[in-house]
Amino acid sequence: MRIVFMGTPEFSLNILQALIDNKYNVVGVVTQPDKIVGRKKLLTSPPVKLLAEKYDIPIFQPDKIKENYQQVLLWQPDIIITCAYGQIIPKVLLDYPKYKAINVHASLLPQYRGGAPIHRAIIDGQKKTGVTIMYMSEKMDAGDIISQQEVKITLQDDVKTLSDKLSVIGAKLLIDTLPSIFKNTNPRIKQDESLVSYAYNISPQDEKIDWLQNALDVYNHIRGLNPWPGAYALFDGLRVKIYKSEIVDEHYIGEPGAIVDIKKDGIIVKTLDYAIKILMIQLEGKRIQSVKEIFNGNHPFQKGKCFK
RNA sequence: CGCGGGGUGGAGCAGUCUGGUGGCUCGUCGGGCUCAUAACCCGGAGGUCGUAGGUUCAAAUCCUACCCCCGCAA
Repeated sequence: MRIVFMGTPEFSLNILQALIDNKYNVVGVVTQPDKIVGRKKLLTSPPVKLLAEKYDIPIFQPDKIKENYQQVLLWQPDIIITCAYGQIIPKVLLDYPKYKAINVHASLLPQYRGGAPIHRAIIDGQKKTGVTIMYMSEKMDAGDIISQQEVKITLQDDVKTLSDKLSVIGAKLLIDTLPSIFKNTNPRIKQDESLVSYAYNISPQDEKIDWLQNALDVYNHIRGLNPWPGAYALFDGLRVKIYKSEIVDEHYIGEPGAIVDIKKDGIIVKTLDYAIKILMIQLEGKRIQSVKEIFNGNHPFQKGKCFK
């Protein structure tokens, strides 16, 4: 059985690793090109590439898979398995393999189709999400569902913890599901179009905190962007990133966004209804710090001042 | 050569402009107070001030080069 794997970020690592560990014959890996990242212009390889190199699996990194896909055909895959690859895959590739192309997606489809299902599920305050394995169609994340598993989202989960859970469960589900695919005994359930929702990629505007939301929504927003890319607010004209907070029970009076109290380990900020306590912050030019650390030195946060 | 901020005891910062015994908050260690304490009081330890050169009687501070961290942009 010749398998071609297509994936890019950390989330895909467990999936590829599981295939390798279970002795599947991964004949090639397709991943996004190395990217010039940051101020230093360092060429950075996607995590999946590094893992493939470790096992001497051939790697293919086209700029546009839509135009440049011949290599994949040369590998003569019996099945293509994708997971957060990051590009639309052309129909030729979806149709070529005997067992077609399947995808591991981090949501309970048809909900949260798209690029940021984990972030969006937390931001929206969902109590559960999951992973779905489905056949790929031309339309993004719209193919027939093969198998699915639910995962609870706790009130403490952030993108990191939920992502870790989902990738472990996703890997397991894939390994459990593959045999039925090769035997053609797997279910094939059409997605209910009336239930479709989308999880668009996070844009810079999405990262800004809206203090006119309730405390729970602000809290979800912060943890739904932690640890990456981080929620932010404006303070004294500075861009302040907020990574961790908790909801405060006490009732405070003040404008949404205003600092209504300073505690030893946190800044209490009013939202529309209740308040939140900010615990982890990053100031411009600084690293991420606990508010406790920030309070040891000079800092701009005073009661009465306002986040915008 | 994209723009900008920063590297000072274990942590967070002030001091740099206007060179002249390195300071604050926290932590840590010891002692005291207390029924008790993460609270309070007293005392101690801990720093080649990112690295390498240069200027000077004298450099954390001025000049030059390099390394590392971070925000924006991409």
